[in-house]
Amino acid sequence: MKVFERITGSTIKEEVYTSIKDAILNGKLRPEDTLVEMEIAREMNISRAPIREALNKLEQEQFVVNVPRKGYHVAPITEKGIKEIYETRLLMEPFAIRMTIEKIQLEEILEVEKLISEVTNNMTDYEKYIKADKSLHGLLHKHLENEYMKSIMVAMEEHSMRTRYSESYEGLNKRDVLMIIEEHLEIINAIKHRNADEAARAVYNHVANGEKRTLNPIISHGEDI
Amino acid sequence: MKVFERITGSTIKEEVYTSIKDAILNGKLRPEDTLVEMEIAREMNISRAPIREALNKLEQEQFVVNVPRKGYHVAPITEKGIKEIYETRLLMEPFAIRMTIEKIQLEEILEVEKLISEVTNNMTDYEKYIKADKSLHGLLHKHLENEYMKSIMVAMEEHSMRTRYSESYEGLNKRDVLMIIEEHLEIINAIKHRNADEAARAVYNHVANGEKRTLNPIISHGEDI
DNA sequence: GTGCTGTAGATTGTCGACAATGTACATCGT
DNA sequence: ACGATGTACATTGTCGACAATCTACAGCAC
Repeated sequence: MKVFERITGSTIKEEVYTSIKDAILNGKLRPEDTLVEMEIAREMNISRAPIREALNKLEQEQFVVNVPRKGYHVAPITEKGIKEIYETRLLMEPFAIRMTIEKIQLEEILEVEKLISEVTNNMTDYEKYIKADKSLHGLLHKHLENEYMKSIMVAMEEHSMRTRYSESYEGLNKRDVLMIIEEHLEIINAIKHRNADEAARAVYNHVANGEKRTLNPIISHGEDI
Repeated sequence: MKVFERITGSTIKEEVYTSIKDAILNGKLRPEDTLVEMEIAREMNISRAPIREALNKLEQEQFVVNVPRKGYHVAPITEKGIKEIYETRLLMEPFAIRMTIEKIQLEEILEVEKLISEVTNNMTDYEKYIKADKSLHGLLHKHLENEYMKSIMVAMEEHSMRTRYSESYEGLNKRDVLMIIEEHLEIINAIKHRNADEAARAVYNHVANGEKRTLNPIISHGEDI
């Protein structure tokens, strides 16, 4: 029997990739922040090679922008970009829930309901809200057998999350939270009753409202953030 | 025979990227072929660095597969992979034509019609067929303002094209070509009449039949190619 | 003051070399 | 014959250094 197993797959480039991506997603790195290879290299005590590979991957995923021979910077958040992601989500997510509604297990539904009720009890706990939100949206694609579509959906979730985080609290008031909880419950109920039409409608409605909630605080100011 | 040719780009890594991708798309590189960094480096007279970056990008786009510390190989073509792409296309392409049908210019339509008629006149010219096919499918998304969705659609086209090329002629007989031309004309006519419902239906039908045409010669053999 | 030019500094692009790791096969013991 | 073990060899992963390029700004002409 094997006793010593390598902690495998863990190349430095993956560490760097995850590290930078997390920083971008949770807002430690703001849009338009510049990323200098040597600075990151010094900070992590490694050479530039794995950093370049990580940045390349992040560029592909559109989390950073690279101007050849000039440098990398965190991708800006624009109204156009947000609208494009949401339009695509509006197309895919209702489709995804239709495809998988019969596969969702009752215990998964109950778990999400529990998380949502925790948010209801304490609406100022942003972390709990994020957790419930992630849990619900995970449900929408976790049973999707189409890996290609799933990876697109996950990427879009991440982009939407970044946008949400980047305005953070201010953009999300108590009325919004109440509204979101209501929308989540609509989706959950439709799933529970295995009503595909209603679930698709509720998901569409939730994503559409999410777009409004995201755009409102932005377009009141102006273009980029 | 030389496989990789240098194609001018602003950076070497882009040349390499385009070069390898072309080789994969047009079938010079077959599924499961292994890609050794040094071999490519020698053939192109450059170092491994830009090659690694190009391979990274191709990995992200799922044209090559990387097993850490083992190596790169051209992504296999599987029935599952084909079905995933086509399912996603079935969702997106009808949507895309609905969004853009009013923006397509008459001269663009006529250009495509001309290319199609050339295929009708000489159905053994595979290059002409590819040209007409690309031209028509380009029409389906070229006016899409949603760049995010467009890039997904282009990527899917490329994957479908690779599949088509990889079986090449054999899979495509005269009856198929006649059928494809018929489907193309249905789409073109619907666009000409600015009939969105009919265009969406015709596009859906064409993609669905494309999937069948692609899968038939494959599943008759077995799994991978 | 304004605009051009050139030079220094900073940053990415590319390179060759070494380290870490995986593979294939010969060798050995049974 | 068969499996375990060791040992070259091939290939990727990482590194530090140099080249190419861009930016900012000082110096100059007008």
